Amino acid sequence: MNHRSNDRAAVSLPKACPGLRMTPQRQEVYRVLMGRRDHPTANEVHSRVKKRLPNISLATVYNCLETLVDHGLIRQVNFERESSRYCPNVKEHGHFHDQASGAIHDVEFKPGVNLADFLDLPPGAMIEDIEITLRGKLAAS
Amino acid sequence: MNHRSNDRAAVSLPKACPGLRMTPQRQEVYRVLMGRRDHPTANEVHSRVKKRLPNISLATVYNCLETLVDHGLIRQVNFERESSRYCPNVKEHGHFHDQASGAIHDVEFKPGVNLADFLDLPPGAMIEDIEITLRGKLAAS
DNA sequence: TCCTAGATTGGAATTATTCTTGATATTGGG
DNA sequence: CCCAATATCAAGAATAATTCCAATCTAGGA
Repeated sequence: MNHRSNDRAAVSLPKACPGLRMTPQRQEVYRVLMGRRDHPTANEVHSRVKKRLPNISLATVYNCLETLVDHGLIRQVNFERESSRYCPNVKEHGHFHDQASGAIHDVEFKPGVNLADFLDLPPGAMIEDIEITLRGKLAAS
Repeated sequence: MNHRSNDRAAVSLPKACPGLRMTPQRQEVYRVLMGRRDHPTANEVHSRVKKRLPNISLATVYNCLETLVDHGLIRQVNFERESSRYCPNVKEHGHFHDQASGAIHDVEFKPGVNLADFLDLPPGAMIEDIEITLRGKLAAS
């Protein structure tokens, strides 16, 4: 029942990730994330994926998301203690939460910036991962 | 390890916060946080507070923490989707997670830094809250 | 003192996520 | 091509953090 047929292979599929078997479920989860980059939750991903794979379970969506995260194809993003959200932008970046609309915008670092330039890091700290979240409003335009 | 010794009352009680009734429970929760600034979870706070208030419930600890947060006396800090942690440092600051020891260090901004200096903010963004979390290791010394 | 608003409590309820288990599917070797 | 080994999927149970709720309690003001 897995409709293979005309899924015009790999619209936006990552070029084979070593050690990752690209199953229809993972493909669709990935496709859905790439198709609308609005940082959906697992539940939202599940709803969207069901359009094409009506029998996929939420557990499988969680599995797929975890696998894709582990392989570096997508990122898991957490705001406060809300449900995790997922984001196909794997470049290092932060997020801006528009409190008015609820929208989430990716925020990139300006080129050539060094963390230590603006933060008082503990001596000897070697940073492996950064997470920046901003909350605020967009000036009415 | 519990340096109790001279707990001279209200060591570090906030000078009465408008609209906040300082109950024994809230006082003790606050005291415990000030006494050991290691970013404990609600559960850990509960254990510590029980030393003095053996009958306090976890629900009350959650209530107290929420109230203190609402009044700006402490901050709630979330890492990934782990349990919330609480921190009496109300200055704007970030956190560094030492992956080796699990310790959490406060990280302050260098003076005079401006977010917009290193981040590509959406046009018109007015930032109300910043959250920075770093993960990494401390160079062996 | 009495009343009332706000606090506290313990337990039930909620919610996101993970775990478990058995069924299915896929791959590589023969 | 067939089979065993391995990986994936699905469904529901289980877990863990947190919140909610209803029933007391308490402090401070009239």
